[in-house]
Amino acid sequence: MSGLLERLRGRGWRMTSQRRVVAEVLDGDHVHLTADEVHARAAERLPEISRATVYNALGELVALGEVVEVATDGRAKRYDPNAHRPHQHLVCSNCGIIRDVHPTGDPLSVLPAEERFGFSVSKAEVTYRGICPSCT
Amino acid sequence: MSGLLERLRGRGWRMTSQRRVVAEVLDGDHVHLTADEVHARAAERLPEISRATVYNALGELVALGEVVEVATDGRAKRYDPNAHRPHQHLVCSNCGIIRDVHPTGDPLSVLPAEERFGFSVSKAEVTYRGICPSCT
DNA sequence: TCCTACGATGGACAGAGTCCAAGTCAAGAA
DNA sequence: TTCTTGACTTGGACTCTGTCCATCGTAGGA
Repeated sequence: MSGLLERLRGRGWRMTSQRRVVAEVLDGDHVHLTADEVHARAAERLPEISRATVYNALGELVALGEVVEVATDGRAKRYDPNAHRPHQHLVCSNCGIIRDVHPTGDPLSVLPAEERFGFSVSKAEVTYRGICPSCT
Repeated sequence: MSGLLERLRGRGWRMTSQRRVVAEVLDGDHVHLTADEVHARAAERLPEISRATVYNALGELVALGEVVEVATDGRAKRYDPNAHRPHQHLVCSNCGIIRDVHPTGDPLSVLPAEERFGFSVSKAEVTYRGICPSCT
């Protein structure tokens, strides 16, 4: 339980029943749901909730920095509520399961200045790929 | 000029006018086109070429390992013909331009065994994000 | 030159996400 | 507590990206 609801309320996020349900679905670590999965889970508690509302709420949570968008394949984006602790993702090439992982060191530090081409580089997203134990 | 056409012919890839044009569009480094952009450029030389044919050809080039799929945003995949030399990507968060970059060291080596959760990890894809000189 | 299996075509379809006009409601004001 | 209003929600249409399939065409070997 990470107190997402409390944080959002504290930041003045207007609370509606729809937004509350979306935030509750996402609350907790190690969750990587697609927008449609969030919508399905939200609809279990609030059957009339619309897809557009879920997309709106997710977009705002991302803008607030409370949730991170993860695009590990060319398909649907996934939403990761573990935004407070920096981490990367390990994805099974077979079944698609995602684990949060913590590499040592800062991935930004291995990109030399002459390889930055004048960009002001602010972050590095790493996706590790392999086969998970269940798929071996 | 990277000799993509010759390599493909040498590997027994059945050559048609459509496939030739797709390969020619992709030939050369530092190109990161979407399927639609490939289709548009191919259509300049071969107006009747269909989208399905472009998708088929791109899919086969990826399967042959001659082209790499790059998904830097949630939008269209991009196709990178620079598949021979390992590299990562630096993306402008504003305009979306992509540069190939070469970090030092192997990104796989910074993922400790206890962070692999029993996966057999085979590769790491790194996307650096920042603002390019033109957008500063 | 002829055959034929492989490739191309284009239109229908599907999945993910966005947009918009109209209706609803959270939360501050009185 | 009730009122007010701007922010939020709805659902359906729409866009974009990509896939599928039946039919037609052709590269390249015999």
